Amino acid sequence: MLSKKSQYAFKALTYLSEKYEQGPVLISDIAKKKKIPLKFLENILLELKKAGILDSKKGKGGGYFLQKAPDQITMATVIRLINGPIAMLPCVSLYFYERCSNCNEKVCGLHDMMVEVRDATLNIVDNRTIKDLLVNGKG
Amino acid sequence: MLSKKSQYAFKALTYLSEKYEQGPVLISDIAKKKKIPLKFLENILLELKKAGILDSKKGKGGGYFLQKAPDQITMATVIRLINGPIAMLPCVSLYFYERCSNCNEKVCGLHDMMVEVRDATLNIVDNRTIKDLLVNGKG
DNA sequence: AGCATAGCCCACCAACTCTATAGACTTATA
DNA sequence: TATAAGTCTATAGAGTTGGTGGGCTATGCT
Repeated sequence: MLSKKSQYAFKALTYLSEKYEQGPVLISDIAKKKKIPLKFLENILLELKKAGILDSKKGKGGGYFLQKAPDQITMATVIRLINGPIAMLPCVSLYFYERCSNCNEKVCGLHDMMVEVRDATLNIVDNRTIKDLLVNGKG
Repeated sequence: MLSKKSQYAFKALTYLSEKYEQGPVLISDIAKKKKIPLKFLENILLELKKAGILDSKKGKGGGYFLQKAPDQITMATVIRLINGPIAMLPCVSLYFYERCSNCNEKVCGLHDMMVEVRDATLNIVDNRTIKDLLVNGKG
């Protein structure tokens, strides 16, 4: 399941997409409009910034804004950053790989099945961007 | 991610599949062979029993055994039971549905995308059984 | 320079989940 | 009736999640 943090991240990104190239947006504005706890949102936005998805400006007239176009930010990137692995097992993860204890990947039926699930999921989230979250202007 | 509990469950079910229709298997036997903490395994097997997947016999000569054939137990069933929802959002779950707070499912891009992911995943785990975990006799 | 603005950073907390264990209880078989 | 083996309840430590508080730092305006 996606954490609440992830859902907040997507809401914020949706909002920022609507304001893309319209100047910085205040954290407090996002928090209010999307009903996200302000301080929690702060952490999320900062994380997105450090990952190069958002950028910010301090001081008066400052705020957060997208660093790339909405259709250049994949769902997979955001999920991995905020939520963690997409795969259902560490031994099957591309970005968070860890080998199995007590089990040989070469002859593990579960491993093979989870590779299938991973690929089916990636086929979607790698090919969708936060632009796709904008369904007739609402998020 | 699948919890450790889920992985243990699949290991145990794999082992019991290999012994299908060969009489009850001791918890301690499963625990030893599959390197699962015994008391933890106890809870897991009991849960599987209550869900109608396993059955057991007490007393001498007792143990656990599959209640249905390995190819009649879907992966989806076990995952839902031990791990929880398969969907990435409650508002998209078939068996653990909860409506979104602060968001209208009818016009939510994230919702629609997560439906896609859910269906892609279900397409696999609904059509695979624990029999498919038996790759040349190993689990 | 000085002040207000607004993001940055650090530390902390309560609640919950996950993993695991302990011990007493019940039932079945020989 | 002794013993084997599953059942049940409770608990505990570690880690994660969701959230808050307070001070620091950079920016822009006057």
